[in-house]
Amino acid sequence: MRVHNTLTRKFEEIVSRQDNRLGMYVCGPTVYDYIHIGNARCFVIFDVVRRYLSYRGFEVIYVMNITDIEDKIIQRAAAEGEEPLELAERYTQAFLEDARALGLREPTHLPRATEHIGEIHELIHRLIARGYAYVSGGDVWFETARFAKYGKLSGQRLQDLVAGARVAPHETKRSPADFALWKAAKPGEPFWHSPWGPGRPGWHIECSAMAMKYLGETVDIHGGGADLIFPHHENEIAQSEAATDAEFVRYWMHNELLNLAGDKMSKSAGNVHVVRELLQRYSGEVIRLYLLSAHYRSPLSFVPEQLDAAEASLQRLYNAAFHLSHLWQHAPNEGSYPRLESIADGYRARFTEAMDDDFNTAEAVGLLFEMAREIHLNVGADVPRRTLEYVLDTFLGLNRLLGIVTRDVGLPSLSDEEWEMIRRREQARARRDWNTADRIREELARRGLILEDTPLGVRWRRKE
RNA sequence: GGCGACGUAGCCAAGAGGUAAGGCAGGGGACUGCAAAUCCCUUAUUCCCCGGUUCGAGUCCGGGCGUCGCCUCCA
Repeated sequence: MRVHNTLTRKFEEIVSRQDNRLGMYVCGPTVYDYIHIGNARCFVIFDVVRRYLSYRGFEVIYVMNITDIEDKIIQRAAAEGEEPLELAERYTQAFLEDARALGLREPTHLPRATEHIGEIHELIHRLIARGYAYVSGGDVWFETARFAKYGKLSGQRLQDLVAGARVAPHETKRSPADFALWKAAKPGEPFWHSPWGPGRPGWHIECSAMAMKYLGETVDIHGGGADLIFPHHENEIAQSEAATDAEFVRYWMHNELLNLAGDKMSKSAGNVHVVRELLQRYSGEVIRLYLLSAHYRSPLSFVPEQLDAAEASLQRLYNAAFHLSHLWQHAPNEGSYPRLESIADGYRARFTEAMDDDFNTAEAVGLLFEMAREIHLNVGADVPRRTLEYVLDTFLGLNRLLGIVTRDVGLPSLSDEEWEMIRRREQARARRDWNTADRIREELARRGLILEDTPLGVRWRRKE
């Protein structure tokens, strides 16, 4: 398996350091608002990375942090007249709900910044002791000039940064490029006691502290949105490596951003594409399929109508699974069709090849559609059960690596009334009373039950 | 000014030296009592433009044009 490493800007083979284990850390949400579709892109992508690595035999320890103390939270809380930590808790819960609806598998650890103040203090201590950080007023700053490799991830040079003068100067900083490890609390702000006075952690330090707590000094894979490369990830490297001398991250993965086409995203205008709202209209699987139909390192322009396209195409995948599942009920018990099984094997091999190549979900998705076509084309009523199961298991297995087609694909159960209506329609059809038959079909359709007449008899599915 | 990404059919999007995947939408047909589902055909002589390298270039190189991200705690 090869992956594009932002650090080296090259493709590299993923190898575990020991026992097939991989430690993976992804920057989670800052919980000051509901997550939007762009956030979801990152989370869905790394959820798939994690699933796929497991499928390929790695034992993945997956850590995602929740930033529950941060300037934006404080600002937002002030604006809403709410306690910052309460607001953070509220949006943390909302995030967890959205995550479930999106089918994100739970991380191995989901640490919150506010629960790791002790680890953060310890890390800051070490940085001060080693001469990489200085106390100034109630603030503690990381001295970027002391870390020779500063800029290795983003390609930014310290001189350019300072010369560019877009970094905020601060009265207690030695250099504008220095960044906060610990920020003194202003009146009314939430704070924790510390040796340097009451305050709160800087934004970057929590990730270093928590990543190292759960994954050790070296993290195998660290992911996040491309917008975090600088300064966030650059600073994580500086803090962590200055503290330990060990390589902090072996493979850096960054997803390109999702751009909102047309109107600019503006929270005050209320036209942000919040996942929570999209979920009212589309299932989590639809959103996943949409997000995964582009490669993670390509920018993606969000066109809301594309979710309709994704919904229609997801239905195609389900229909292929329904087809197999329906045939199974009428299929011969004996025998097997090796040729069909090897077609399924072929798709698994090609799917794996695509995913092995830097997680090319776009190509993988394309293969699922091709496989669906072949299923309809080649799998008929004569195919024995064993083969049907093999093909269905393969097809569903691949889909589920992407977290789609996870719902039951058997015939949905029916109410007594629905049974009765279908029975009456069959009788009507038997006597060629098409008017009655069509009327019943339309009535059931209105209730969301779609009838389909096949050579093997009627089958039904529920419309979403 | 510095770092970086992208520009492929009406829309979305793979492909990265060997002759344009896939999905949606549109058109035509097959199957069906009619549908639905499904299948087949059809929609890019061509991949933003101009040069160059090559037997051969969306694919490599150079130069434009355009869009976007980061460089002020946004995934």
